[in-house]
Amino acid sequence: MITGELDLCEVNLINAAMVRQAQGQMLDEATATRLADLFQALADPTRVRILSALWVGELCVCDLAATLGMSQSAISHQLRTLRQLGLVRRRKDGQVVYYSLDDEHVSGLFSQGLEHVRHQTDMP
Amino acid sequence: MITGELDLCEVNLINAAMVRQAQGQMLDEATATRLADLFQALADPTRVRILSALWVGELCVCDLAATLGMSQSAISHQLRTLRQLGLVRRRKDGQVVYYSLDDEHVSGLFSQGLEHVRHQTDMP
DNA sequence: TGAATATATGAGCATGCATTCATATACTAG
DNA sequence: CTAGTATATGAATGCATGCTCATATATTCA
Repeated sequence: MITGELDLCEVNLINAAMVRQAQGQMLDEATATRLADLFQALADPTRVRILSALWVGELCVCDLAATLGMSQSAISHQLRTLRQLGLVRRRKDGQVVYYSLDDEHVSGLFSQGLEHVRHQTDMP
Repeated sequence: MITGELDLCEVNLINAAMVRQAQGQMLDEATATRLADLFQALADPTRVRILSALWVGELCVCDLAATLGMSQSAISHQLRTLRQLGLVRRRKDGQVVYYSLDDEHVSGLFSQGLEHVRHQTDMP
């Protein structure tokens, strides 16, 4: 058992070689944060429902609000989040703003996540 | 322009047919919540780093703590979250508990998310 | 048995976030 | 220009969550 060489914590090491290997493999802080931010965008039921509603095609804000049964303001705030992460696209037509799915990766993430969720039989 | 038929909000509809279609396509509340919970598990830099560290193979709690440079308590709390969502597996050997990746969907989600993040050139 | 070590966990705290409310902006119609 | 409508957004609020600290549990070793 080897004493930790990190000054950040006083934890002991079980397998120093594995730790070094893991440190090399592990995502750096910045990349981990950006990846976490992406998943964070999908980590809310309202945003998930918005994205699944946009599957049928572009929808304007008020139709999205009606579809979800939520206020225009709440939907608009969430669309801002989705837009900032590049998951939805805007198209303005007069005073109506249409939103649609922007990223092809989203569909992959979405279906893969759904597959995971639907294969879970023991979830509460 | 048709007045909304939902009593939940007083929003007007632009395209009632699209709204009905979107309502049929949209994930139901329960499924959306479970999907959001899954993504929530990946929506934290610490958990992302833990999962990417476990890519090299199973690691015990204190080696994970050393790898991330964080306290044993913080890591243990996060591992609990990951375990409850079925993303990591436990193996106890004496007083040491080894964790490893549990779900094959995780790797898919992970790499797809990474691909998204790495193709973004305009992110801050 | 008793000391040491690895892990788990409850409480407390600080921060983040989803919604509401009020209001601002932008466009259209008259 | 004025009224009306669609959307955006800042402030406030209630709730969730990540970390620390202290401590409990479990296992090993002497």
